[in-house]
Amino acid sequence: MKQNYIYNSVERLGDLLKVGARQAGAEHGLQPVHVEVLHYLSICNRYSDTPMAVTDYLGLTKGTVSQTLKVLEKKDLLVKTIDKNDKRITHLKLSDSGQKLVADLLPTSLFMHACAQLSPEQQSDIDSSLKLLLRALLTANNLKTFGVCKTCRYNQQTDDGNYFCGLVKQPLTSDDTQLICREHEDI
Amino acid sequence: MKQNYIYNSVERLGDLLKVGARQAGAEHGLQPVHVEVLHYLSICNRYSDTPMAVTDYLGLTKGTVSQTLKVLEKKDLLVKTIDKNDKRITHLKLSDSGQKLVADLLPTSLFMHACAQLSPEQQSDIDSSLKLLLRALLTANNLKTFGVCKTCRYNQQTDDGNYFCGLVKQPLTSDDTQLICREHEDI
DNA sequence: ATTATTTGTATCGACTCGATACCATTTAAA
DNA sequence: TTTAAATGGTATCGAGTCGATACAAATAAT
Repeated sequence: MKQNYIYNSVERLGDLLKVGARQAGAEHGLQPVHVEVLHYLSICNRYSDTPMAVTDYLGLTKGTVSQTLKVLEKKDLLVKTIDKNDKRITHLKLSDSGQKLVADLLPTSLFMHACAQLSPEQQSDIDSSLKLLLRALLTANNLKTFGVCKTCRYNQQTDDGNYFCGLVKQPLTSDDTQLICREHEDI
Repeated sequence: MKQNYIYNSVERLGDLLKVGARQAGAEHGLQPVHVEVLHYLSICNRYSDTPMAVTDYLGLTKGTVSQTLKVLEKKDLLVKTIDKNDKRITHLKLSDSGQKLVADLLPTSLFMHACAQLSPEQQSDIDSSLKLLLRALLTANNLKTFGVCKTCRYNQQTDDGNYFCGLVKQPLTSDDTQLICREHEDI
């Protein structure tokens, strides 16, 4: 019956994080989901900054996400540009104010207060436990993993130490490989 | 910078749990928050089954919660009764169909699939990590803990092995002490 | 007795969200 | 090469969340 305890804890943690996101976004007229979209765009790579990727990440419908993005665009927090090769695709880049806002708001102070109470060892344990659960949840339900290149089966390292993605057939910088990707697949 | 990783994981876990709750509730016309309210009412004690307690638990406003409860009442999933001693207070009891629904829906299948992949030891580790983080989040921000009697400073055990709450001055059964309470305070 | 606090509801406007329909572009098939 | 299917995205509608404000009723404090 450990499942029930785990479920309860995750549910409650999610609520509390949402409370923090609500507080953080409130003074800028942002809903929790707005904060989360901005957050996602700040940690995803250039192949994953599209409305469909956001849709997959949040587990909502594309229509819903489209509306949310319209709000963020109107607030000048992100800029839309059309892909050069595929004109159906829109890229979403955080504007300067959008980037500043994310850096300002996240992680929320409510959450940082909590971490301040935890030792580095405790944080490490929590981190790995969360990742373990998350991975189980994703693989068991065939959901996209949204991991970083380092843990992706498409990631290759060239002779001179640079990175290369075998899926999009493009070289990647070290910074690139720290970002999450919608095409990510576990090794 | 472990905080960022932890934040990301919790955020994502929260999203996925919500996806599960959305799927589970959809066929009954329920929003994720509906599912969560029903869940709460299925695990709280008789001093904590009020709109204000739900409000504190979810971190929303009482007006919002009032509307949500109205929907659940209209669907005959819960029954409202007025407290005998304090006529301002409403008690929310799950109806038979409400109880059956919670038992049916939770934990969501999306979540159960994940747990099926984890060993008992892994589940134990995850459980304690989650509780550790949750406790830090609650105490660091002076939020209500909503724990069970066993971990409450008001809980007393009488000579004959029965339980007694020092706050409400009432005897409790063993079953009672397994439920969460809005007046709970860590020892 | 009077005031303040607590519990809950009602109403408003902004927004989320899913469902459906629709358009433009790209890709696959014939 | 023409046609059909799939993909990415937007527009619109209705139900519902959500916070803010205002309000009523019961209780507690003074």
